[in-house]
Amino acid sequence: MRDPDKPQQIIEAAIRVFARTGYYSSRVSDIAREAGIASGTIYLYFKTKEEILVTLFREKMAEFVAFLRREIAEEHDPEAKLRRLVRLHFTVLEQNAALAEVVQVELRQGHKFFRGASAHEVSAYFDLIGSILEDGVAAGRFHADLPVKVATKVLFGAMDQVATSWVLGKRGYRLVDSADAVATIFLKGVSHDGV
Amino acid sequence: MRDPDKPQQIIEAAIRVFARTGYYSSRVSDIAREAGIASGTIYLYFKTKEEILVTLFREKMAEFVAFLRREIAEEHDPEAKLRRLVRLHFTVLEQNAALAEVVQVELRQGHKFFRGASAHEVSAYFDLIGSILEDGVAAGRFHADLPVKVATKVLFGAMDQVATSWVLGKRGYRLVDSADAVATIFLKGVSHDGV
DNA sequence: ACCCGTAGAATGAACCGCGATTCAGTCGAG
DNA sequence: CTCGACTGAATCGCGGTTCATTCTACGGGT
Repeated sequence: MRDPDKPQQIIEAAIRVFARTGYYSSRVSDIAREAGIASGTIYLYFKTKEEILVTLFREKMAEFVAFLRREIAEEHDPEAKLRRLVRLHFTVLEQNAALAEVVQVELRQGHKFFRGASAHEVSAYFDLIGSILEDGVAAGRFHADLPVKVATKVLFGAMDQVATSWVLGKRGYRLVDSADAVATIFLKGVSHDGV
Repeated sequence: MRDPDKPQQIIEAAIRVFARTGYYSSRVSDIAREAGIASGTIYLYFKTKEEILVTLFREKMAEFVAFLRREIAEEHDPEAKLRRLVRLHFTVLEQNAALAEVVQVELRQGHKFFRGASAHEVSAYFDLIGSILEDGVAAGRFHADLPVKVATKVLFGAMDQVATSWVLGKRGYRLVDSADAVATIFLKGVSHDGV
């Protein structure tokens, strides 16, 4: 009887191993050891090493976006939604150090990720941000000719870089402490003058 | 007599090959073929494959920052400096498609780059942005308690993400057309209210 | 001008380590 | 006993790196 949550255990092990060593320098056997199983067993659940990475990203990213979407629905005005989004983005990464390492650093090997495999999950996140911005424009809270697509990338890129710096540094400070600064700069940037 | 610009030819070839195939999927022999030399020759100039990548990044990044620094010195107020910086950042990437691909997509394998080898060159860029922001604060053009470090990352991240999206997309539009939007959002974000 | 010797640049086939993947055998539950 | 999950040693292809060999440019001797 196949253990139904073995794939999950493998993924969690892979996160820790990739975080420690990086995708290309990790052996499949390392993941196996970390998961407490034999290397061959992995191939009962995943066709290739790459599939582990793709699956892990898909899953975690989808989960992340779903979580944000749920939380954000509780806020009503667009500014509050964005502030909450930024704060949660940082909080989640901060509380999952290994995952953060993988997402921020290892997943950037473009050909496989942002392009291709996980484009769908990433764009779901972009859609989430984009729709908040559109609501804000419609509600007259943000500048009427805000280029929403560019602004979406600006916010995502800003959060992403702040997070990456935090991961690459010694993590010698609390990531979430930067949340307000990032949100404030962005909100001032997209809001009507003098608001 | 060693050809003194053979290393340069190898680097230019490597940029094209890495852009096409990605670092890990490129053979050293592919770079050799692209450069019109034998694979062994590469080892007369570079100790390992990785050294090619590190050198290429170091060199191009240093060149890039030096260029920006020079251009920006021509502007006098901080806002104009930042607008020019954003515009040039995009222009350079747009005019060097292969280089853009490598820098935006391939170089993100953190263990080797942002961390380690090229940290110095990257932080030179951060310093450039940071010092413009500080000047702006000192001159009273930007918000007095602007968290300069965070703001630096916000701007860099924003440009970076807009550029990455452009590279990953089909490049079906002009990257530089987003420059004003990015600069405007950021400047409004860091400036005094009602300016 | 021509030849030849030499240094060192270039070559590319072969080597070799690595690690993803396989699969013949073991184990344990029902 | 049977079935299928699990094991992990052996396989196998890949590609970075090496190095014995070839080529080239130059200079000095005739």
